[in-house]
Amino acid sequence: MLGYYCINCIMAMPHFTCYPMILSESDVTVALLKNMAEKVDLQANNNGQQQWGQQFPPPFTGRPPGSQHPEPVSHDFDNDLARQQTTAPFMQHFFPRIVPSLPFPDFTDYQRFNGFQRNAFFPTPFGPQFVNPAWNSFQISPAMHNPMMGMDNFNTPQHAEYNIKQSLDEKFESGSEMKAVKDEPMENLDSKKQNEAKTDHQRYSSLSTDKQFEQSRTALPSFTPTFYSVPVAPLDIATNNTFKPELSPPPGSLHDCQVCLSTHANGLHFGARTCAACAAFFRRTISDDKSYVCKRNQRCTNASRDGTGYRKICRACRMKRCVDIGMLPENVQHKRARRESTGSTPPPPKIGFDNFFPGCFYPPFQQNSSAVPSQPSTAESGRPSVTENNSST
DNA sequence: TTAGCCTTGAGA
DNA sequence: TCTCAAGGCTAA
Repeated sequence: MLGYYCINCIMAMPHFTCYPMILSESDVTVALLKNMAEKVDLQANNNGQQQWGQQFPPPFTGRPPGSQHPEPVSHDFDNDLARQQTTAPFMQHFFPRIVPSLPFPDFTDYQRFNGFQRNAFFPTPFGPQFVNPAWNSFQISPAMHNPMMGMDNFNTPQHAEYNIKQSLDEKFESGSEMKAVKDEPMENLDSKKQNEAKTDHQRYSSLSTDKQFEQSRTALPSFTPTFYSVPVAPLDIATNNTFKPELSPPPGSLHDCQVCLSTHANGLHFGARTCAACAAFFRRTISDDKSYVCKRNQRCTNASRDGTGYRKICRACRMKRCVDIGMLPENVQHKRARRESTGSTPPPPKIGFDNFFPGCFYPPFQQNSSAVPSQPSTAESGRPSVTENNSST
């Protein structure tokens, strides 16, 4: 099994996008990943042969040292630092779960070492979302990277062209990251452009499957890529926040809750525009002094990416997102007396955020002594001055 | 046990 | 009256 290595990328395993996945059972996949991780770990511990960087070993490419990748270098990644910075977390999304102690390398070095520029990971319409870290809007040609295309109509793309640049409205109102956007109709193009616009399937469907595969391997540079939208991980490297304001849904959209992105916000809650459910979640988390641990290393990116649950945000990341978008723990009030009671029970002290996540990804409160009432005044009024304390809203 | 919805209550 | 926060309730 491990004799299969992708000829187009570094994957030391067969996978959907570049090679047919021969065995698709999840345990087999896990075993492959573990095997790959062991090899990477082995090289990480072999300092004498570490060939680049101090942080990460050379990836296990499956090719002998010094061998050239069959594909020529065709893209200059060196001038696209910003793109690397915005996309590198994708790899962290995947790798830390395998080699948690190793940060992912600079992708330029990564590619330079390997001497190739092709994608490393691709998303598939049906598999794990492996993403090329170097491309914001990566390209994939099904015929190129999925030789199963054309076989028994398996994965034959009926949706030929995807438009990467979905607007936020489309993204958040479609509810699907893979929503297809039709390109200009073919009949509106001249013959040359028509040919260029042909999908891989249209070009090679008349060939035998072997020919298709061979063609797809040898004619890579001239392919018109098929675009898939990137499930962009909203992660800000500088702050390690998993939320970017520009990725929040526009106000008034159907899914403008800035936390879950899947529900209509019904107002400002604790300083941010959220739905009632997320507000209740935030309030319960603070008031009950709960803490959560993300099993994905705080890389849950979105609450409603797909229907598989893979990207469904966990409680830890949901809470982190609440804080990231500006929900204020200090706006969570003390527990009130139960409605049946007379209210004679004095309220417990207000819970501060430092008790919740001490020192974690949240700056110390800029408490305005004149705006934040002391506990006696809070107890007196039964409710602290939220509006004063939250002057930005 | 938790999430989400509903009701209640306080303040502007 | 409106907004927003807390508590109650209930289905999952």
